[in-house]
Amino acid sequence: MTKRDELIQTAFTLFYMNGVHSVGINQILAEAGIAKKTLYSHFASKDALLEAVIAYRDERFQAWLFGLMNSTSSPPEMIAAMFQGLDDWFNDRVNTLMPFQGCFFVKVNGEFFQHRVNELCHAHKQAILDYTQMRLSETYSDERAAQLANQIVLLKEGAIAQAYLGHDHNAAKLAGGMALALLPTP
Amino acid sequence: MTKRDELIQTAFTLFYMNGVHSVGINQILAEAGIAKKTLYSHFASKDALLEAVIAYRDERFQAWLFGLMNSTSSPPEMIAAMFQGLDDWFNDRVNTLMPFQGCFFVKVNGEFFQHRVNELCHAHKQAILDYTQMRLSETYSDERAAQLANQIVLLKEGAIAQAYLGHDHNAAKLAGGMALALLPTP
DNA sequence: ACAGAGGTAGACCAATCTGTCTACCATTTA
DNA sequence: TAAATGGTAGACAGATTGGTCTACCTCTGT
Repeated sequence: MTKRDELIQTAFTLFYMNGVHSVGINQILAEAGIAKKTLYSHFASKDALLEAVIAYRDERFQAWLFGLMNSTSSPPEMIAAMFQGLDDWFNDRVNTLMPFQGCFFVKVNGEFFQHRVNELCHAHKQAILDYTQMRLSETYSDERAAQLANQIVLLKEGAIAQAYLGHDHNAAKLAGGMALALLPTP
Repeated sequence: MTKRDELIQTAFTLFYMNGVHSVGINQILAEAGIAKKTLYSHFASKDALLEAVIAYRDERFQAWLFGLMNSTSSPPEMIAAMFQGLDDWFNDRVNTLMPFQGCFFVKVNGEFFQHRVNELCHAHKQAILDYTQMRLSETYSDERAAQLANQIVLLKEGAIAQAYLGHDHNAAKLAGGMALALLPTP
């Protein structure tokens, strides 16, 4: 793994736990065991590092979630896979994601205002909505798929929020049950 | 309004928009037009000010939400009032709350780790869950009321998240529809 | 053999942060 | 009238921040 990747991973872990503004460059460097000059040869600024961290997490999270959803062939299966995945994530049974600390993008987004990272965080959420809707439109009309996707994504966000700040580690199961109930009875 | 309250209000507005760590004491003082010594005669530290801000927002938010829910006499009415209130909030039709910028407690909570403010933010969410469950247990069994309350609160959190980071200003209507569908058909 | 790339360690700079302090002012109360 | 209270303005201290820079080291490719 390159120094660049080590920096991104270390920065992600620290940002995810403590927030972006609470974590200094020097702390990241000390934790990663990397020199300051190396960081600034790879990234122009802390902001640039943060953008790379966001892109890294976005890629990892999408690969994980879409991987689960992709290997299903009907809406009920897909929804079950999605919320089963969330349940695994909340209860730290997913190796590729870090120990659950809520949604990274929600956290980061909350620390900035009218800033480029707000757009990046929104884009992550939009990508998940778009993928879900695309998959549902294989079965339902565009209009129906759009409504269902919005409902499912809303339940997913609610589950993450309740699992984190609500300390409810069954939130994914609860949300998954509601999501399945949205589908027409077969 | 006392200087103490002015400080709390100004600090809240800035924290809510920009995050806690991005906003300095001097910025709050300049915005409020208050001297630094006055701040430190009322609060021991920035952390103490933040705790007062959290308590202030908690009180305001509960007064608003429980006010809406309290003047209803059946679960369907109560849920309708709750999500109608959220819809008003998301679309800036509530004077007593500030212009919608997501959930203050979710934002603040994300900036700290193993800190007292995490407990305070959780307590706010717990209070809303408890009130909802208490009201539902007037109609349903304790077990049923507990499950329903968890579902409703999850929908509420999902709606807030989708309204803010998802840019979906209809999230409250969508969530409200799902919440009403949870109740047994009359 | 040697040039160049990529790394380390850390001194350093300017800015900013929280928090303390002095000096002074205005109002209220005994 | 005198004391106490609560305020303003802002200098100041000490720590910390993001970012630059020098000096040196260690590979690798030609």
